[in-house]
Amino acid sequence: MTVNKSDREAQPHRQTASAEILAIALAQFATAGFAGTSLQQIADAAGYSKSSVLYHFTSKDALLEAAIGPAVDRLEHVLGGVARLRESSEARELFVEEFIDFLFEYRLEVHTFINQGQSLVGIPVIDRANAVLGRLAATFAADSTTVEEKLRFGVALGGAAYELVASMNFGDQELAHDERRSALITIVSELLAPIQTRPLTA
Amino acid sequence: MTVNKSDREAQPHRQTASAEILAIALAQFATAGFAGTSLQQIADAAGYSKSSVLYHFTSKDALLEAAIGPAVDRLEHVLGGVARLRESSEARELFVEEFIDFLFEYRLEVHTFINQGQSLVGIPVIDRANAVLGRLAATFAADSTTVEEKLRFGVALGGAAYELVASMNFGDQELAHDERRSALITIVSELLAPIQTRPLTA
DNA sequence: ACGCTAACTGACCGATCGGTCAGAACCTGA
DNA sequence: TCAGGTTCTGACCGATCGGTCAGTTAGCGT
Repeated sequence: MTVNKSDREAQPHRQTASAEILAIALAQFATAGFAGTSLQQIADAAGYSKSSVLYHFTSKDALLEAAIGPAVDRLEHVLGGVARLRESSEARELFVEEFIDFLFEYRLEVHTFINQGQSLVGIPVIDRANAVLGRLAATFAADSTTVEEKLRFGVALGGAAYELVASMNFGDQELAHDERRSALITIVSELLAPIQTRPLTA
Repeated sequence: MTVNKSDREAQPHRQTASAEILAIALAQFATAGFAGTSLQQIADAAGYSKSSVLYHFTSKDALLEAAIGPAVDRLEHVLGGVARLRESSEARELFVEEFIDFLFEYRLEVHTFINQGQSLVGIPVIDRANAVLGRLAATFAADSTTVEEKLRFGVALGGAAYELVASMNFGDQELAHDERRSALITIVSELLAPIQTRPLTA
């Protein structure tokens, strides 16, 4: 009997090889670090040979690019809405929600380039991520006169990213998604509140 | 003429070889990651041979132990005062200050075991660090009924740690230490405020 | 049945990894 | 001056790194 193509797609956890390898690689990069993850480890975890991994992705760098590239794209898009921060408190609330949702959707990717962005400079996709983060930080720090206001953004970003990935090993367990989402929105909104309050000045 | 021992100590940036290597290794571990830093890199940066590094420190693991061990010790000590959190608001303020000062003093060490604690399990000093962080988190989450309260601690810890090390690459520059310290104290206190308010129950 | 192409693999490459070891270089007290 | 200890190093080890390549396997249109 011939096996039609839908047979592959029918199996939920047996996607295309590329997607499979990519997902595993991303998880490894986020937890063990890019430098700390070998192609052999990824291949073993995915059930393929190292050669297969390099067949689907030209190089280890290309694998990283494919893994976090979409997240950087999305972040660039989210950044477009940052101007709304100073408009109204409703618009600001909307931006924070959008940002938190972004963090949830790309938690592994964000954790990867947040915590390894400094050591991986030179890899194009990382440089792109650093540039976006820099612009984001600059927007917040733009006309913040006090140190505190500048720090608030950093704490919110680093804190949220850390909480989404690194913390869950201290008995946190996997809490309900919705509950975590709304709690994070509350916390981050509270953190950024003093920045939003002040009207836009030269 | 014979050179007495004080001659060595007299030169400020030419401390003992061990201390020199240790400082450079720590900086590399924090920024490039433990796995991403080779003994050769450390040796080159310190101006010694790889063999010399391994003469002063038995192994790469031992180098990590020596680098972040003291910080873990100090954190264990700081943890002793966590009980004061619920006593009075003055005592709580004192604890937060002590904690922030700890973060400042051991910023590189903390950043290392916060962000790489998961990937380096098995190395004794890392396991120790994870255990302490787990106890710290458990103390905060102990009788917190809401998800939000549990998240607040994680955001504060991860946020402060991130801000102290990773952020300063986006034009943050090196702001005045005192200013950063008091700003962080304000922010972290604000973050943890809702937890402290509730009296000790159960 | 055939040939084409995509998917996949083992063997192999030079470079680098962490680590060992014998010895060179150096300082110091006798 | 010389023995003894500390500090430091180059040569070397097996293992693993990222990456190349020739070749095998399998599915599909004709």
